[in-house]
Amino acid sequence: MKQTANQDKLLSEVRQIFENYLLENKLRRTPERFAILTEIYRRQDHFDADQLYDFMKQNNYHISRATVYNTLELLSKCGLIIKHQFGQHATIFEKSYGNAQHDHLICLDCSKIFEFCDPRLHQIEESMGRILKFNIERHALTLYGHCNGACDKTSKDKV
Amino acid sequence: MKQTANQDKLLSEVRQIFENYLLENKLRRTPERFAILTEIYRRQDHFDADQLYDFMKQNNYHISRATVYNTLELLSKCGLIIKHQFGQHATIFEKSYGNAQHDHLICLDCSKIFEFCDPRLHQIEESMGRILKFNIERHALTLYGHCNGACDKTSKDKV
DNA sequence: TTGTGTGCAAAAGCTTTGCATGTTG
DNA sequence: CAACATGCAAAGCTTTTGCACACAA
Repeated sequence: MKQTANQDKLLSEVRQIFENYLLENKLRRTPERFAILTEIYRRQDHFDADQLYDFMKQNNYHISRATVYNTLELLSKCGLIIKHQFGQHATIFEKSYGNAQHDHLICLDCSKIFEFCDPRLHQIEESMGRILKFNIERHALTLYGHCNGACDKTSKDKV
Repeated sequence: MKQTANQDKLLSEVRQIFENYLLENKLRRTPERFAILTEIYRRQDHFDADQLYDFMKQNNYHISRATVYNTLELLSKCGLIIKHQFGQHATIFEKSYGNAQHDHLICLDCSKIFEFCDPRLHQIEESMGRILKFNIERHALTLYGHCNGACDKTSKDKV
């Protein structure tokens, strides 16, 4: 099946990236770290640390919360996942390799998360960097709004 | 002194707005609520709940954490302060009456907060609302970057 | 007088840390 | 075999909650 072949290719690519990162930083390549990476890229879209911990447990891995948090930090540092702080709740993560950079729209009625991309953001970054004399490294834009009942048809995930 | 006169005018305006809000919602006009509003508008720029709690205590008010959180929630609902979630730390607030709407730039070196405004954001909100069929209510944009040592000269506040 | 708001302290929720054990390099 | 990662549980921090008392309406 074509889908599965793409999936396998993606998995081997991200594992390779993580392995290189660990080697370059003289960190250990433990089975726990690769298991977490693999499951994130196999399944989840937006998720928090606790959802991931539960998920690993349900799938018969024996991995502690400390390791989950530690590994999420490493994956974030090497760019394979992105951290988000939506609202006041737990930190939300999403896999980033193979995804176009995008921002988020959150429904105030049902908390579902949508993604969008707008090139004007790069222009804003550039202008503000120039004016305020900053090297802008990244941005976080979240729009909040009401879906008028349309969420159920198109949502990808929940916060 | 001109500055003081403006300050007094601002204070009486925001107290009036809060009072109207409380009356309209059949909430009580307690001394604690007005004390918190007054001190926020008299002093703080960006602050978190705990900083405000400490500040009130130092100034010989006897106000509990529960009341601080409760009042911040009310002030946020009636638009006199704005809540922010920068990074993974505590919720940050700022007074909003009399301030133009703006977004934030945070220095990754020294955590200082700068403000800016760009009209292209309204355009983005409008486009995305139309495309995704949402009524966009608000946005949160934060830029992260490096100041190249310029922060000390111009910063307003720290996270 | 009635019921909401307050203070206090305890609890809850997310994340980090300390320590003993296990495993990678 | 030495250093680092893990698991577990406890601690930390921010925020919320429960309860008795105070006070605004």
